[in-house]
Amino acid sequence: MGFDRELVKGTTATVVLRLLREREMYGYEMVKEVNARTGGLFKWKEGTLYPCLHRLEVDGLLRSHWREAPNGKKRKYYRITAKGLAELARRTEEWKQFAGGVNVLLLGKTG
Amino acid sequence: MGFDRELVKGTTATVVLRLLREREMYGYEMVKEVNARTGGLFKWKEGTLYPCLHRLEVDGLLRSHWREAPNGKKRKYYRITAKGLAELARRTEEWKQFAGGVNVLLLGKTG
DNA sequence: TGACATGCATAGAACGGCGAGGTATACTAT
DNA sequence: ATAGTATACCTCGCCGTTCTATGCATGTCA
Repeated sequence: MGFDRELVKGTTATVVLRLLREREMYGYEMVKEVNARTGGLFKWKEGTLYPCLHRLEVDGLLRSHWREAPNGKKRKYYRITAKGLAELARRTEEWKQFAGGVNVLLLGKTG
Repeated sequence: MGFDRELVKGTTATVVLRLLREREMYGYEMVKEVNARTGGLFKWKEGTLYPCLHRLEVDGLLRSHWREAPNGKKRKYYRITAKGLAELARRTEEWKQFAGGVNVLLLGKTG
């Protein structure tokens, strides 16, 4: 990740949910997408993402289906569920509060 | 912690260093201080803090000394070292970048 | 006397990221 | 032909961190 591993924990699943709110995507695509959107700041690994996707699907926050790509590759597309959307909202709010708290403590920012 | 356990990881040590940049403190005091500064948002536990303090001391980022309090209790005060200050700067910068990245991904904020 | 706050500490469980490894296909350059 | 790179999926086991639970000792207050 480039960042301290521990810093990353807890945000990965939330980011996945957020990506899938925009459109359905497949795993490999998400890795590239996140790395691109952050200008290489985030460097997601497949060893992190795939288990994460499986957990989210087991929990009913995502649903997946296979589709063949023009290049002949099989892709597993993920779509967010209603439950996933609710969870995303909850986690996003939690992140805001948490980041706000850390900013107060580290940077002295009020709010 | 109140928050998702995983979200907290990686920030505890940094916050400790930041607190000790202001003045020397003892463990129990830090717990109360953090909980107070965040208005109860953060709920540090002793089982989290003490091992953290020990690690930081082993790593040479903190130094400790015992002192007796007016109430008769023995307190272990911690002071940040020069190495600790450097590490604090590094970690603070890392937090800013990381939080910025997450904000871009989750909230679409540019920067 | 019993509860609660102060103040230190540790052991074990739980959990997520990641390095390393594996499978398979397709395209490109030598 | 063949080696390399990109695409695309996956799993295993290590590691570090937090939390729960527990323990000790003291002082205060109802």
